[in-house]
Amino acid sequence: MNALSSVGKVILGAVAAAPRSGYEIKQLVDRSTRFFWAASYGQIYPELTRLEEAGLVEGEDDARGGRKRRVYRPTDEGLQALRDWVGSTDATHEVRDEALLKLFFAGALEPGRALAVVRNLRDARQETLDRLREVQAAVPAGAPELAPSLLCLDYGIGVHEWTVEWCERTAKRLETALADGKEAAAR
Amino acid sequence: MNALSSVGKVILGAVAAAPRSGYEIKQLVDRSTRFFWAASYGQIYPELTRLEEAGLVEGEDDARGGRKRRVYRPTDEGLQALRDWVGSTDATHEVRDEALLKLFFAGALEPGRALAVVRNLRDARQETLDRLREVQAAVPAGAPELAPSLLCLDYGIGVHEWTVEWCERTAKRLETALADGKEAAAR
DNA sequence: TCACCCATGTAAGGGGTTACATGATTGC
DNA sequence: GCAATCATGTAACCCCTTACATGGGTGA
Repeated sequence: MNALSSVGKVILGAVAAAPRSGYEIKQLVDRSTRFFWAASYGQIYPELTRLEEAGLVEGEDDARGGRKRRVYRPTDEGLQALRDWVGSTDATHEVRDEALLKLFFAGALEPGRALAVVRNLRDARQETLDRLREVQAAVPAGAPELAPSLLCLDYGIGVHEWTVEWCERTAKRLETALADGKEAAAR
Repeated sequence: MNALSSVGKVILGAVAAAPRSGYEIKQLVDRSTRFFWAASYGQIYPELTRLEEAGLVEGEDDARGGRKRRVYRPTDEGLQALRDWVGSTDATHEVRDEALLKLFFAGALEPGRALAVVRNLRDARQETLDRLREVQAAVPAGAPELAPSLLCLDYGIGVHEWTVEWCERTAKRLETALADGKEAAAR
């Protein structure tokens, strides 16, 4: 039994929630999971073929208004693989945050550099936060409050809010230190 | 002028702070930046060669107690490239968080699944938090409070604390809903 | 008619991890 | 003598993004 690939996980989860075409999986990813799990066409289409060969999903031609398309749904084996994966305790967590790396090395440069980096970070996270709030505003009123996908959104909004506030606190500390002539402290 | 590669950034930053060998750069990464910017030997050594060919760093043989090693320091051009990069406004931010992906799809499975995923997430983040606190405890007392690298540590600790608390709040909400027989709400 | 969206794919190339290979030195 | 650490590198392999290619449908 081969382990699910990175893309395989998001594909299986997506088609288990509802039968979907590759195109629709990509849309779901871009609207929802992209903030913590991205996927591109270059991964999705080949992986759908592999998953079908492995017997975890099955595709069906389902033209929509003359436009031909192929939707996939999980097999019983695929559903079991999905349950096994969700039930497993290990889960990767990788972050690549260039702004933090810049901040880390800002000490080797002039004072004041760190401040600019923190302000940039704030602006970037605020933009993402705005986009997440738009997603939240589009959630239908009747949706169950504790639906897991809404919990993910709640988490995303919360962590971005926290980050923006941290940037503002930190920027103020750096401003004060610079104004007090404690440039050395900000190196 | 070619843009710095992903590894190139952390290498230049590391050798600008102090002359270092590839081995020492890897140590720095593993102790400090790995939480937001990882790098492996398979990237570091080839990239050091490329950076030297590009004239951004220069290496010098510097055996340490009979053990031969080669330390690198930035050239003037390398320092300029580092400053340009730190001063640029764009910065990638990519996250791959498997626990969140599991949570996102937990709705398609039995109720109670989401709760287990949230508890796992809490435990994983708590472990990272513990490790970050160890790093913090090892910081010498006289270090300037606003040193940029310490700000990164402060950020890491804060964001992990926030996440652990979010998991605990969310787990409680899910527990209550399950106890009240509102299983449907937790799907 | 034209722009935009639906829909499926491939190719090239960069990014990154893991495992392997090698060998010297230090401390117990 | 042995284990751990210092030290440098390579090869295989997966992951992932970007760009390209193709073609049909829908609505203004």
